[in-house]
Amino acid sequence: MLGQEGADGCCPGLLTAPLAEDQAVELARVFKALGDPVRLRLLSMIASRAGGEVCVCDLTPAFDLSQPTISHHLKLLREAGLIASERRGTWVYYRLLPETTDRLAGILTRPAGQPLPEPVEAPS
Amino acid sequence: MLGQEGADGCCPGLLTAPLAEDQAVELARVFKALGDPVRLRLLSMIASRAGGEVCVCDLTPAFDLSQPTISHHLKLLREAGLIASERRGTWVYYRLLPETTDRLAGILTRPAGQPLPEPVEAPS
DNA sequence: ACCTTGTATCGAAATCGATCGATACAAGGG
DNA sequence: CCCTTGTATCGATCGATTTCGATACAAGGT
Repeated sequence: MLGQEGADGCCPGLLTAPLAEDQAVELARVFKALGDPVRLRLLSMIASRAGGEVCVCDLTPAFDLSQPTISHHLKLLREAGLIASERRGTWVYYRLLPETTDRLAGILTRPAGQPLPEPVEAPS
Repeated sequence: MLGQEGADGCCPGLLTAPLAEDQAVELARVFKALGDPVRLRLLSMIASRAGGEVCVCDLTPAFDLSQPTISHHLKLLREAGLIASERRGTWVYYRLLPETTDRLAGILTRPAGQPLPEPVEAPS
């Protein structure tokens, strides 16, 4: 799980405190999954679907890519915890895992009062 | 600029509507910049700094990487619109560009009432 | 002018990632 | 049972990314 936080409601960081290496590695995995246009489109197609689920058979023909390639991208999104899949009969359905996108949104949200920049003279 | 939106306040998408290819390419560039542990740590060190600015000379020694490598990562973050740099005398200072992280946070935030999943039988 | 220190750019080496065709696996229908 | 259709995995290829040492550029001090 993504960087777990205490009980104080919101966001351990990125914008508030230096990230520890382990947390950075973990977080980077998720962002990396979002760092590809095909996966972003897949995710948005899945997330915006009315019923909350999409059949792979509806996703594949929307791209100019081979079926194995789409399958591979879906796997990366799944491994990043962004989506989940379920097989029903012949077909496999994917759905959004909102906890993960929620968490990312929180991580990227800065706290209310950010102190204003006031230049320093000389460092170290 | 990241996917521009009308005047209705919030978030064209990712989670609400299928992303167009151009928007996806643009967005992916930013997420890709976040998809590396070193860059995430750099960004968090810059963003969480009290004065709003950090000297490169304070960032470099925090990593087990060569100075050119850190410089390269900073360049990628800058090209993604996440940070900006300014030279003052011998030193170069980096600061967060909050508009970009704000926008990402918005893009990852889903609208209040997400319709509940209701399974379908057979697709196409 | 020169030297020193901080930062960026330039190749080059090694690793990673996207993509494909071939193939395996899953499930339902004759 | 075999055949068909949907999906996943495998292995290979090729371009992108990370990293380095070497070097160039910037600015201040002597």
